[in-house]
Amino acid sequence: MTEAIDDELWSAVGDPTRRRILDLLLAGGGGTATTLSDRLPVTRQAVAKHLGVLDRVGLVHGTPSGRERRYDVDEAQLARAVAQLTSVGATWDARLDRIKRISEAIQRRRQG
Amino acid sequence: MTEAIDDELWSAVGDPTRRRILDLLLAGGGGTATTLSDRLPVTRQAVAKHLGVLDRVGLVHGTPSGRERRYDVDEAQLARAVAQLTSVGATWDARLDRIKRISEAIQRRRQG
DNA sequence: AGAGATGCGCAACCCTTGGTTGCGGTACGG
DNA sequence: CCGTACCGCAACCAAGGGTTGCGCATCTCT
Repeated sequence: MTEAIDDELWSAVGDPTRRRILDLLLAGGGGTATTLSDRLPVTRQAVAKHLGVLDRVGLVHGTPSGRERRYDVDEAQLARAVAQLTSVGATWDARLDRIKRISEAIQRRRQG
Repeated sequence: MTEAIDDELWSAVGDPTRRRILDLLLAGGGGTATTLSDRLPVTRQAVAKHLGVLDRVGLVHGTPSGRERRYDVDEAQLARAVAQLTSVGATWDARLDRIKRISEAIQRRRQG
């Protein structure tokens, strides 16, 4: 029960800029490095690099079209990443809950 | 609705090693840099640095005791971080769901 | 009490990675 | 056909995770 996470996926989604890129792609139904960089505080090249790593882990898919290169989100893969995210959260939730119960029990034993 | 995350908290739990450290602290009811590094594939100094940033964002609390420095998890703060984590997951879940529904609608319209 | 062991903090140093600028190449549009 | 727009590549910088090497303080054992 040691997390068992696809570390590449997590670290891909771990970067704030990449999260915003995914967000923009979802909201806009795809985009190019240039159009995305218009709406982000970083340069086109930075966005291009991010799109590269997102493509490599399969979260987006880029298709050349003329002089452009359009990127779209792979919803299934993103769904997997989100699932891992929430699963990690749930794991910690459970553990926190157990710890809380234990410490409460100790308190009670101490006081009475 | 632009995430509205405490970025320090997120990036603190974003690191895999720090997640493992928090995990170990929770499981063992606290620990020192040395005891933690025994159970991790990194050096004591690396662990010490991580404990430093975790302390800075309030996820753990270190108290000197003799020549040791014992660290314990701040459960409330960790709970907040976990909540943000799951909230981000939920946000994306919802968005993915909306996208999915929309694309299905388009499919249906296209086919008949 | 003194000597060795143990735990810590600080500093210097790699290497990876997010970010930038600066090109040159290629497709589009008048 | 020439300018414009989009892209990819390369060099470079800064931050951060990781390491080694120290020196200092505290504990422990005789």
